[in-house]
Amino acid sequence: MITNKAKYALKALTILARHSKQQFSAQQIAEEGNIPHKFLETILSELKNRKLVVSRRGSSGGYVLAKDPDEITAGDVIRMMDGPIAPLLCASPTGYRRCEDCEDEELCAIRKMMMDSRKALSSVLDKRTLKDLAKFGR
Amino acid sequence: MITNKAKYALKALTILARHSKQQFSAQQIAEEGNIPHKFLETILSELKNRKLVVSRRGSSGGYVLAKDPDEITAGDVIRMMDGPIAPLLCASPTGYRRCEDCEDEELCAIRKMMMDSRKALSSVLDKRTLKDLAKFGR
DNA sequence: CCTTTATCCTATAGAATTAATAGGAATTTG
DNA sequence: CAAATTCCTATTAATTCTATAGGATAAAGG
Repeated sequence: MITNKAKYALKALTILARHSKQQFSAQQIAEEGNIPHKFLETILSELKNRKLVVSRRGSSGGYVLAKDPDEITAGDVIRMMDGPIAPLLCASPTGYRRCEDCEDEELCAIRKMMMDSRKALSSVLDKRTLKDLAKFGR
Repeated sequence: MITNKAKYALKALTILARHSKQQFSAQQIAEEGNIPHKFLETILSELKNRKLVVSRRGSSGGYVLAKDPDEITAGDVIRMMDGPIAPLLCASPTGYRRCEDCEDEELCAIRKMMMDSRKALSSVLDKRTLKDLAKFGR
């Protein structure tokens, strides 16, 4: 399960991708996505620090994608907001950490399964870009 | 990410699958799996209520799998302990719930992606049985 | 029977995470 | 200068997670 934060981030970025190049305020995004405005602000500020969006202050300010929509994947966004997508850290390439209860990782059947799970998940999330998300639906 | 509870449940059941038909106490499982004993007890009690294991009290008591190891999948166990495996409830067949912020599910690109993600995850977790887990590793 | 060894049951508690909200400072436009 | 906006720092309420505590209940073996 992903958090609301990650979901809202995906939603916000998809909205920005749909209005490519246009300056879009947090308020506008919040309305279009039914996202709590203040919560969205903190999310956008994080996306800004992570260089996914560029912001402009002042009236008629707002946010724009910092990259091409096809250069940002859903996996990138979810990892930024929620951390690794692997079901266990011992199966994560990006956030690896050994289980304390584990005696021999190489022989752990659960870990092996979770590495397969992560791979399966990645085969979707790391291939879907904002461009893909933006063009489906409305 | 799955919880420790789900991980311990998988571990415990895999241990039981390896010692098929043998009565195995919580204590023994805890030692073999490096699982906190008391925590494991509550997990086993839940697995018992859910009919995955059968218990016997008293000295020389313990737990045994209630079904054949190839009749219990990792997906079953994880869902019992942690709930749906889909990244969003709106994409879950087993725990479906609409997102409050969603205007039209059928047109939601994120939901569609999450349904693909769930499917990918399921293609691993719902195919791996305790038998598979038991025979890998030591 | 009595001791030992288990499961079983209920409650509790501390820590971490989640999902926001509050309030105002800083900046830009017109 | 006014209005609109991002930006920054805190705080909070709720929930979930990860256990632990303490004892009641039951079975087996001598």
